[in-house]
Amino acid sequence: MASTSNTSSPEEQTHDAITAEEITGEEPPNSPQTSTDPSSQKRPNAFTELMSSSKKPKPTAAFTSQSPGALQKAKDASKGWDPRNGLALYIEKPETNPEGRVVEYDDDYVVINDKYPKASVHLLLIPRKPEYYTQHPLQLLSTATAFRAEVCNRVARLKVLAASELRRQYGHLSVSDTPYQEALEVLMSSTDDPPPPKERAALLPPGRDWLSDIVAGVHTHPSMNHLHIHVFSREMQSPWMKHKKHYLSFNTTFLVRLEEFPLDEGSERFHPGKWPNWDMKCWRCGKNFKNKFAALKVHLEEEFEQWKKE
Amino acid sequence: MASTSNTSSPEEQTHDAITAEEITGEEPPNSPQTSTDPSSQKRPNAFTELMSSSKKPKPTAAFTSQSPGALQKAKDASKGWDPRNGLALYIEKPETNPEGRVVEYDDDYVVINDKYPKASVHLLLIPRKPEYYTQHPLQLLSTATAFRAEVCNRVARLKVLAASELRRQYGHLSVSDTPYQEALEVLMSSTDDPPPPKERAALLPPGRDWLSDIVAGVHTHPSMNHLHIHVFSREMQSPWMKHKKHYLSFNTTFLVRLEEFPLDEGSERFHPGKWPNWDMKCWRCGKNFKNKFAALKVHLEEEFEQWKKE
DNA sequence: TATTCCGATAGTGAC
DNA sequence: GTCACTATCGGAATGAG
Repeated sequence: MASTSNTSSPEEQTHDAITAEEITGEEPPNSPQTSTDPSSQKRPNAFTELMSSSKKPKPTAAFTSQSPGALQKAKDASKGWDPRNGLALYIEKPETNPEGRVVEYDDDYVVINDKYPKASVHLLLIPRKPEYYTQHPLQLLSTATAFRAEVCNRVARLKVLAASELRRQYGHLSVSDTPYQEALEVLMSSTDDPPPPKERAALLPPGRDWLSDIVAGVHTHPSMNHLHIHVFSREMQSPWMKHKKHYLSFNTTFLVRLEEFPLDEGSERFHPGKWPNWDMKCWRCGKNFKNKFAALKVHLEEEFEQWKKE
Repeated sequence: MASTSNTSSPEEQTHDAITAEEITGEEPPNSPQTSTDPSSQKRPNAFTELMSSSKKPKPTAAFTSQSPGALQKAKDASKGWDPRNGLALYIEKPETNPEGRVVEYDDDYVVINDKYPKASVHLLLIPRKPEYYTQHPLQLLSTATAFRAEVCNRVARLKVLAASELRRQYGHLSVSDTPYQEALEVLMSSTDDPPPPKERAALLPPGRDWLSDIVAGVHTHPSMNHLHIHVFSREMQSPWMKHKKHYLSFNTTFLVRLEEFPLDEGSERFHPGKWPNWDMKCWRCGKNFKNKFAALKVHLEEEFEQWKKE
């Protein structure tokens, strides 16, 4: 079955949203015992199921660039390797599914799982055309109407995908999702040929609104050179959520949400000033942790335990 | 022989200047392989030899204070234990030779090896009378003429003692000390009854001027509550020399040398301002290390190697 | 400016 | 605002019975 295979042939434009360590052996910096249910790791995830449906973007002919090795050598020779260009790999050769992180791609966009996710779900939508990915995200999203519309369309679908992944990870612990979970159990076990994921929604009660905890937006001053849109869950539970700036960059106005565009031409949002010095406040209860990141981390785990059970 | 014994009976007012770990098992925070010659650890040191001579201060009758336990409990009850009062122990019961650190004492003063020495030799001269030890060192040394004179007399002798200890530790590596070292070798091996330390100086060539690298002074804002005068060697080689403020406090005008007293009444020396932000400069070559303590430490070891060979 | 522990802050280098 | 490493800087508690 396609949903459990892990092919990376050029003919396939979608990939299982597998974790990095399954391919590369890379591991999170800290043991993530408290962040995820180990039993959920073995099930097919939401990316797998939704992306194998019929609504996915269509692939094109094989991408005809130089070999990655040649490109890499050229960059190294000219100015040395620059970690801020790390996203180029996915733009140039998505069909090779680098590091097993590609969720889907077509001629114009690639979607990946963030290499250092700051939440349980953390996707990046990356335009593949230089006319887009070389631009500053606030500028481009405020002025290029067609680009913005296309991004909004794709993000709308990715948010549903991300919400579905949240349900896969935590649905069994959620009180408000119980109607959905129980109906799903019945639906999947009542026949030898259960309906595909896309047809299930119409057959099931709504359950919890996971979509309300998915956010999409861009950083005012991205560190990575290629324009990218973050789609992530709000709970901020990840072993890669390690620094104050990590938290602030996703939980302050330093993040411009997609629905805030277009910005006014002279908007102050373009110049957040000393944002790394801003206080850290809990995304859920609003408690101010000032600059105490370690205390915030402890608190976020407590909020996470409550949030899952909602 | 007294010079190699380690008695702490009330009748004795001097003690071998043994290292702390010989008594308490305490060890330096980092392995001190590079700071001292292991072979020198087994020989009697300069404190032992000089303090067993006839010029030492005379002891008095047993010190009649409350028991240390009673004093300790009183402090604990009133305001809790305070590490800034750590020197009280030596003032109150020097005859018990606490932690093996007492070099000498009498009714009025006690001399100890600093518990956390910042150099190869680091003594503290501590007055035992509350009328002195409760005062601010800059104020008292600038105004109490008799006290200052007494301190200067004692420090003059302690500097000779410290210089002798430097010679014991590093003399065998010193080019300019060769005449002394060779003559000493001859003197000590030519007879079965070598002269006592105090008589040797007249029989030997001067050799290296170790005294020129011994400094005495007080901190402008001491952390320890009981007034104390530092007598130390300049090379700053010690596993307890670990922080910028350690270095600055012994190598800037934050240290007021004994010969600088009395200070003028309105002297700026009383208010060094933001001294912990001052640059660190090598005591020997003057090189400015700004705030790079780790780099300074490496450099100090290099200077140390050269300095020993002078 | 006592130490020690922990953590926040800052600079660098990286393919 | 990429990470990872080192080191600097900053506050709080501190022993012993």
